[in-house]
Amino acid sequence: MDAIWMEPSCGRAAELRRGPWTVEEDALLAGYVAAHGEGRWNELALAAGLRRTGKSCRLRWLNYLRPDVRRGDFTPREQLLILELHFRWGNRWSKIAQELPGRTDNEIKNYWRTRVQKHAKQLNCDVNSDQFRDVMRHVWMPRLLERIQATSTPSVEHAESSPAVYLMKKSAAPNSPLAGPSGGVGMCHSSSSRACSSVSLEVQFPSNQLVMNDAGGAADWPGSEQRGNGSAQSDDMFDGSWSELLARACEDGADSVLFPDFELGQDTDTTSGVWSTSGYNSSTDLQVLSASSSYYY
DNA sequence: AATAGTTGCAACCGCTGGAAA
DNA sequence: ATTTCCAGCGGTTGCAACTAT
Repeated sequence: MDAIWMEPSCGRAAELRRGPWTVEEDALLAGYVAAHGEGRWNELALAAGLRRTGKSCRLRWLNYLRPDVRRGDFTPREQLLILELHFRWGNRWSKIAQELPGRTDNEIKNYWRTRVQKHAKQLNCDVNSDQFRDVMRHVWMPRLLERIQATSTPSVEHAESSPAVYLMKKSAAPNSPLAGPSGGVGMCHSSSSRACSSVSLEVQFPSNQLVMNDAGGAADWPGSEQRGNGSAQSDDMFDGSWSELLARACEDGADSVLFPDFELGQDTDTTSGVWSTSGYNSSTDLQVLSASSSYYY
């Protein structure tokens, strides 16, 4: 049942509008916010003559009309950042969105549900399961790093401003999947003081070794024949070929060829995530690192 | 060409916490 | 101290667009 909206000028009761916003409504809202600013959404809705709840106006402004809202596909950097931050913070969408300028919590939430959860389902995994986290850590995230590397200019300025590097610098958290064995930004292997100016990315697996060079080329990767050139690829990491690859791997058993069986911590707390150091000691760290991925920038 | 099924996204809903009355 | 209001958050739903049959 629709709520009742009182016409401010004459007190006449009118029905509140719901559903998709019209161009006229958008213009009204955008114009009013431009003139008077955000906030006091209920009052704003009335004053602007919008037959919408303040809540609806706020949502429309924040998720769609705000000038700095970025639209379009998530870049590999953004995808990597989402994965990493979700490991750390769980479904704290607004908190995650704060780290992706121009992206809204709604958009990130939708991305997670429509892409990430979908593929967890294809693998018959719970999205928060250790198994699925392994898939992300050992397959998707290295792949994203490869894509980022393949498309980035190896300049200090660029590297410094990339979400992945930003993330590493900001967090340097010991529970970060991007953190090195020392717990800090330990992936920078450079002989010069200009760390990260020359970038190479190495991802190792117990039974498969993949070395990605500066050009982002993969020497050995299951299913690598499916990949075309970078420019022809979708920015979506979870494209069909990956779905197929992962589905096959799942059919074979996630601990068979592609996904090693790790002695990961049993901590299922999404805030600490699979990379929580709470259950690790230094020797375990070494075990995990030797058995899994290592990232070198 | 028509229909059914699927997907992705925009919008809504209910809840919570903080501020104001 | 209590109540009310509101902003913000995460979960869920509705529907248009797309795809498969």
